[in-house]
Amino acid sequence: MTKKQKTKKIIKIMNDKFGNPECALNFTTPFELLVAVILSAQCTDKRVNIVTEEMYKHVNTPEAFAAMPVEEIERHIKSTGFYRNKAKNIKAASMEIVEKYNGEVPQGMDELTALAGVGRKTANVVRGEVWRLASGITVDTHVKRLTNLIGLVKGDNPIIIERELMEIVPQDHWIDFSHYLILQGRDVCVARRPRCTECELNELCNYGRKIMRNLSKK
DNA sequence: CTCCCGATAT
DNA sequence: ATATCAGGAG
Repeated sequence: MTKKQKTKKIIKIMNDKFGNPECALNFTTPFELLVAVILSAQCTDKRVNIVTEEMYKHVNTPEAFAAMPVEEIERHIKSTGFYRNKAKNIKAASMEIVEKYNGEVPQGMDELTALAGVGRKTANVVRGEVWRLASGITVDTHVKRLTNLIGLVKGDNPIIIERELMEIVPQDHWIDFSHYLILQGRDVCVARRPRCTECELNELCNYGRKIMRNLSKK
C-alpha cells in the first residue's frame, strides 16, 4: 500500500471517530487564538485555556497587550512555562499588529511568521482555524510523533515533515489531518506508552503492527 | 545546537 | 525522579 493510500484510510477512520474536529484552544477573536497558540508551546492546551479564560477578562486586544508592562503579562501566563519569552513575544507581536496592521491579525503566512514568537506551526493553526486557509500542514509534537511511528515520514525536522506530508495528504484534508493526529495522539497514541492494542490505526501503523505481532507471539 | 520553564502523569 | 506538553528564537 502506498503512503497516499494509507493516508486516505487513516483520514476515513479518524473522520468516523472524531467527525469534524474543533480547535481545542478557546478563543473568540483571531487575536485571542494567536495568543493562545503562542502560549501552547510545550504546554497542554488544557492549561492554556485555564490561563486565557482568566486573562482575557482583563486583556484581549493587541492594543491592550501592547500597552501592558511585560511583567504584568508574565504574571498572567506564568503557569504555561517559558513565560518570559512568551510575554515578551506577545507584547512585541501586539505592537507590530497595532502599528503595521491597524490592530488586525494579518492573514498571510509571511506576515504571520514575521511576528515575534510566531513560527509555521502557529501560523498554520491560526490560518486554518480562522480563515480555513491551508497553505501548509500543522506539524506539532503529536503530528511529528505519529507520522514517524506510522511510517509516513522519517526524521525530526518539522519543516521537512511538513513538506513530505504535503506530498502525501490530499490538500482538502490538510487542516483535518493534523487535528485527527493531535486528537489521537492525546487520547490513544500517547508519547510515553502508545496504547496500540486499542488504537484504530494499529494495522496501518508500522509501530502498531510490530507491537501487535509481538503480543500475538505470546 | 542550546535555551527558554511551569504543571502534570507515570 | 523524569518525560512530556498543539514551539520558536538566537
